[in-house]
Order: sequence, then structure tokens, then C-alpha cells
Amino acid sequence: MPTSARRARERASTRERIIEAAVHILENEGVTALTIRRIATAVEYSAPVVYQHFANKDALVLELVAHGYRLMMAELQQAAEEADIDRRFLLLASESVRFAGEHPHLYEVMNDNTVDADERLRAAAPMIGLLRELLTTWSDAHDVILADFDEACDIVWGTLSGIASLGRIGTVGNERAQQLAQRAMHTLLRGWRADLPVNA
Amino acid sequence: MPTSARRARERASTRERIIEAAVHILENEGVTALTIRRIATAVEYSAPVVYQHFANKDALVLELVAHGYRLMMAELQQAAEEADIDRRFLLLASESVRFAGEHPHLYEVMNDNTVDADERLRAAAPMIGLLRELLTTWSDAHDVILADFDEACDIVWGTLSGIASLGRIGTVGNERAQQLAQRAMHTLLRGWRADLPVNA
DNA sequence: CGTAACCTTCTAACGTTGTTAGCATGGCTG
DNA sequence: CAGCCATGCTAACAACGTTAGAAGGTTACG
Repeated sequence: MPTSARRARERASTRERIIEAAVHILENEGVTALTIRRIATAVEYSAPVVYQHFANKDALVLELVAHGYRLMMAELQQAAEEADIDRRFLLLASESVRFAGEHPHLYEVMNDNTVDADERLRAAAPMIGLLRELLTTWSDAHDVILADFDEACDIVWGTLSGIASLGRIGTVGNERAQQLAQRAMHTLLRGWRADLPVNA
Repeated sequence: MPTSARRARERASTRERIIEAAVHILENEGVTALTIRRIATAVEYSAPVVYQHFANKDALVLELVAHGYRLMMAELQQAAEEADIDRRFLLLASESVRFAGEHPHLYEVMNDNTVDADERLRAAAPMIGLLRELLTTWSDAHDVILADFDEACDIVWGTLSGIASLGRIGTVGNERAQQLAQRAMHTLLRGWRADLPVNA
């Protein structure tokens, strides 16, 4: 009976369409427009149908967060191919800030506290992994031994988040925030290099 | 006619009481509990009375943001009296992160995007001023000439905000976030010192 | 082929939110 | 003392997230 398979496919399909519609609404109209009825209308259904695919709005928003991080990783792909590790570091810093500026509402939801901290951390895992890889290759390349690797990683992550938030809300212009991110990374890395125990 | 003066005093008084009640509710029960009716009940009034003192909820929340920054400055007062500029810098970094951890809901509202960017920036002005003063005395003390002072200031501000957010939501424990803030400042300052054009 | 089960989808509704309108009441002003 | 104005209330509206119950079409089985 192929029917049940088709049904499952349709179910997954509408689930996907709901997420896509939600992302579209969020990006174009902001978080206040992201309502269940609005989403349901966009996929030409009535509101309760959404609850057949997501337990509640938070679960749906969590999907948007995951989508956001996937999109972020995708947009960072090109920058990640830069060969020189120092340039790559700075480039990824400014590009991640650029992402926040180009997807302000999505980024807002990504850093919102309505979603569970653990879940959000899980969604951000690839990004944090990327940062870890950056830091290891950088420290290897410069023979820098970081006193506390995890600490350095969290500092980079926190710094980028903070500067990205600055650039998202309009506290400073986004292109300025991108420059800030590069400078901050530059200074941090220089600081860690100055920590070198022996050589000078 | 002293009556009008008394009336004005009463008006200002209930306005104050509303703000205090709102802060209390926000800090103890979180942002979801911060509703107009809940606030009105706390001051033993009905909901519409709140609108005689605030145009809408956003205006009230803006007052909470301002209150939050005043409270932050007050709690940072003691740390600001540390004589040694380097220790003062690190201390203020960790203490500002501690504030975010001890007033998570208040800090959340302070960095929320529902409030206008300009207004929030105005509320944060004293804090930014404090950072500027820190940076100037620090650079003077170490004969460091920052290539772009405003840039360095924004970097410090953004970095502290980001790490504070890390410590607020529970991504990392708050005492760890405080240490992160100190290390990040330490590294940033060391990086800027390494920028010294001539001496070594 | 027909009937029973089921899955899907809708309309209606509940409770809560921010916010406004309209009315009472009571103290100040002339 | 008469009138007015500020103050406070109740009631209501629209929109929100969410749930219940009914209706209709599709599938499976006798």
C-alpha cells in the first residue's frame, strides 16, 4: 500500500512548507508578524493544522533557530575556504556579523531566550565547532599554546555574538560592526600571541 | 493653591510605584509575567490607570531599561573605586557580567529589541561613558595610543555584552562568564599594548 | 459494493494579552 | 452651594496561542 508512504511524504512536505513560510514571514515582516494564524494562512491552511506538525509555537521557533544556523553555516562556507588562517579568521568574523545584519529578525530569534538554552546550544554546535577548528589551526600555525582552549573559544564566541548584536539593532552600522569584529579578533589574537611564554 | 502641587506629587508617586512594582515583578517572575494587569494589581489599581502614566507598555518598559542601567551603575560603583587602573578594568568587566547574572530578566529587557535603539542607547550612555573613561585612563597610564578610540570602546562594549549574554542564559555558568570577561579584557588590552608603534 | 474506521481539516471557542471607550464619583474651584 | 475636572472603574475590542468537536473525504475490510 503506497498510500501510507505518500501520506507520510505529504506530511513531511507540509511540515517543510510551514517552516519555509515561517522563515519567510520572519525575515520579511519581523518577529511580531510571526503568528500561527499568519503562518497557516501563508500555507493556505487553518491555524490548528500547524499543531499537527509542531507541539506548540516554541517547537516551531526552535526549527527556525536550527534553520538559521544552517543558513549561517552555508553563507560562511565561502569564507571558510580562504587558505590563509589569519585572513580566514578575520573574514569569518566579519562575515558572521554580516549575516546578523542581513538577517536581523532571524538572528534575533536565534539569540532569543524563549527557546531552551540547551536546544539553542545544540543548534549552534556547528558554528562553535567551526570556531574551535579555527582556533586550533591558528594556534598550531603560530606555535601559540593557549592556556585554556575552551576559554578562548567561549571568548571568541561571546565577542562575536556581542558585536553582531551591536550591528543587528543599529547601535552601529553593520559595515562598521563588521570592521569591529575584524579588529576585535585581530586584537584578541595578538593578545594571545603576546602570551607566548618563551619567544619574543 | 497647594492642592495642585499635592496632586502632581501624588501622580508622580503612583508613577514611581508602578515602576517599582514592574521591576519587582520582572525580576522575580520573569518577562512573561510582566503584564499590565499584573502590574496594576500589584499597585492596587485597575489596568487602565497605568495608561494615565505611560503611553503604552513600551514606554513603561523603557523606564525599566533606564532603571536597569541606573541600578547597574550603582552596583558598579564600588568596583569603580579600585585605584589601580588595570585591576579596575578587569573588576568592572567581571562585575558587569555578574550584574547580568544576578538580574537576568532585567538584563534581558535591557538588551531587548522591543525598545527603540536610540532610547536604549541613551539609557546606556552612563555605562558607555564609564567605559570611555576606563579606556582613556588605561591608555594614558600605559602610553598606548589607540589607533581608533571609539572603535576600541565599541569593541569593549560589544565584548562585554556578548559574554554577559552567555552568562545570563546559562550557556556557561555565571562565575565562569565573569572569568571569561576578565580574560577577554586582559587579552584585548594586551593586544592593544602589543600595537605600540615604537617601544617594546 | 458497502460499511466502518480513520485521518485530515475546519469552525468555534476559551483564556489572556494590550488598549480604548464610557461612565461614575468625589474633591477642588468659582 | 453649584459646577467641573481629574480619577478610577467596568466593559469591551482585536489579536494572540491553543484546544475541542464536528464534518468530510479516504482507506481497509467483510
